[in-house]
Amino acid sequence: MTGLDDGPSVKPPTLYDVARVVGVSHQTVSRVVKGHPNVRADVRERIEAAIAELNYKPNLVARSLATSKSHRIGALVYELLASGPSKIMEGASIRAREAGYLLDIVSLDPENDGGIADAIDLMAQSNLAGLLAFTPTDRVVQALKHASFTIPVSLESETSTWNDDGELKMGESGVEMMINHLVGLGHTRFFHIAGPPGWIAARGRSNAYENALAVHGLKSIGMSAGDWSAAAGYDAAMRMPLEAGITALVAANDQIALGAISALETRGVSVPQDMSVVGFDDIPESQFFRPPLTTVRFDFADQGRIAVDRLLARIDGTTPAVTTTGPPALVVRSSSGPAPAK
Amino acid sequence: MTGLDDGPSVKPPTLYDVARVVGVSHQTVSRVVKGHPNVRADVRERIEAAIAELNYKPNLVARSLATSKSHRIGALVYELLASGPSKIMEGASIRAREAGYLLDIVSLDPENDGGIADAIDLMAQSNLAGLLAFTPTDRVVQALKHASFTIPVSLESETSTWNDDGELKMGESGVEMMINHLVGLGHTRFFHIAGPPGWIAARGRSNAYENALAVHGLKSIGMSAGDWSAAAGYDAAMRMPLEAGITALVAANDQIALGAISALETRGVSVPQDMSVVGFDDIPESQFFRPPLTTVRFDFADQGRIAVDRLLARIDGTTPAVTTTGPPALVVRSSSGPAPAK
DNA sequence: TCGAGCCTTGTTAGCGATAACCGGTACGCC
DNA sequence: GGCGTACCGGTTATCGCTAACAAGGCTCGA
Repeated sequence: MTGLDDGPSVKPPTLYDVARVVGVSHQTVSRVVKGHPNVRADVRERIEAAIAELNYKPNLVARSLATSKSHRIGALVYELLASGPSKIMEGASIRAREAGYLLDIVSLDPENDGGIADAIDLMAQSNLAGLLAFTPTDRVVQALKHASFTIPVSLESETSTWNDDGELKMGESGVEMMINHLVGLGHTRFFHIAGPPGWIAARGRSNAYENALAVHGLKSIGMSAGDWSAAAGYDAAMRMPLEAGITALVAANDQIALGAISALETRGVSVPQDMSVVGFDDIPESQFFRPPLTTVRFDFADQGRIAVDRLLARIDGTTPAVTTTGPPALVVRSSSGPAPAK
Repeated sequence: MTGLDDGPSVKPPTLYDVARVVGVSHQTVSRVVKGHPNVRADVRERIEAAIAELNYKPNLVARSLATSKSHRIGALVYELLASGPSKIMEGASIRAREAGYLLDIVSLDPENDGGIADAIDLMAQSNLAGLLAFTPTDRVVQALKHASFTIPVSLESETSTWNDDGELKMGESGVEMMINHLVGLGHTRFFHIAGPPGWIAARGRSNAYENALAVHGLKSIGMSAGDWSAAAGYDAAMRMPLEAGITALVAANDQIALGAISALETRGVSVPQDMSVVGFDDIPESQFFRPPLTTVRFDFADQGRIAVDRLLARIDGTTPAVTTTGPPALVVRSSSGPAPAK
């Protein structure tokens, strides 16, 4: 299983060990560790030397018990893979660590509903500093509501952040950009393949889609929903009514778009000549699809970072440094083109 | 940021609270909680009633301090996204939770080398029960070697598991299946686009590739390496010498294959007529590539689960229940075909 | 009937840190 | 020279739980 030796099992040094070596009380050592000002310089130096010498590291568990605070943030994750951007987790994890926190991730088992409550219980017992729920679905939100929590909880959606003040959701502006792009190409008949209805992010995108169309005085020809997968996109595009004269297909993410393009090919519809197909997220593969996919790029890693920042700020009762990510960017590739002449 | 109320901040009940209510000592309550046999039935019942009544949950931090054990497993993750199967994490996380453990994930920042050591330090301070390193690279292995650890460490590679006894690596047998498939189609001139050389999994696949060819008395025409991305695959395929008469392109994963197909298209090479292109992993999108990709499927979720099982077994000093995942499966789609006539 | 031995339960002492309190020392000031 | 006030650093209690030991009550066999 591993080629690494575990080495001899020596107990790591404690505050008391350091204190004994230096000849001071453990409390003084604690002060040095915590950076408390009122310690004479020479004492501090001797203690610091001893700490380095012994390679002393504070035991976070003990600290946590004493302070009733912890250095961990729970991250509830639901079918992370299916929704694409695990980049968001990466960003969150890195930022958390920079702040001295560890991210406890708990993947919810899609097949096991009871698991949600169990997972939340488990987290509750570890007095976490806070809880982050990524890619929330209604079920997760429900479960969280029923849990008796005394810690800050932060819901972060894949493409939008819930603000206390209901600030513009990032996902929405991305959808608008996309619709504007397509309308600019002369498209008027749109179809939408949505993400799972239970997902807040999916509903956000669907609503934004309809709103953006309405701005141009247009109405969606139709809409269908599946999960976030290419397979779902394929199925939806196979069942899509071709006779309706649809010229623009807006998929809720890039995977769905990929599946849809594949389905259209088998149905003899060529992209983008007969129909434009667009996605969202700009996963790294989209550029190499055939045809390369027009999509909207979001800075997911940054979102993860910010989510952590905000939570940390709530924990400390301060205000976060930066609270919005960069704007989404429309990435035009060749899966979208002018609307075909009637 | 959230619509959830944090609620009034009441301190959760402790062992002593339960004991006081029932009129027994805290130790007796502890026995009941731990399922210790020697407690009179009626006392046990009264305590259980009180526990339910007060909604008592043991404080895992305190337990951890008292026992110097924890219910957490650290998971070191390096550029998870880039290597594809985050499914492996999902499996691991779920299995861990089933066993009452939480997975602490620590994403290593690719841009920040020092981060590795920091991350390991942080984990060491939390007396974790064990450490899992997924998708290990040489740098991670190095860092782990230098760290003074007293806990079980388990290295798990993306497609192969390191066994103490050097058992057959799963990734290798998958590569063999693929080469056999291609040789069966009449291919004799192979090119390989490998993953990053620093990745153990990448080297494993490359070596397996050469070995499998050798079995048939064949030799690779050439090999190039990038990262795991479609972009790397594109670049490599653009630089690949077409005059060498290559008919089969073996990419280290599906993303690389996707990029390679795209590059071949721009170079006027059609897949699979002029050249067969294959990948590994069978990511959900591969089926919808154009052409659909021939690849090898691994059960990643299962690998994650098993990784946790093995680690848990080491922690307890027992032997794990199941130690091997199901065999990889060759998935033949239309990106591979008969070798073109000379 | 009595002691050996097992149950059952309580007592005490940590785990490794933090925090509140408190007694010295040194310094400045009148 | 005496006293107030910083500063410094030690003592002690505590976080919630577990483990080791102790002690009383019970059963049982001789």
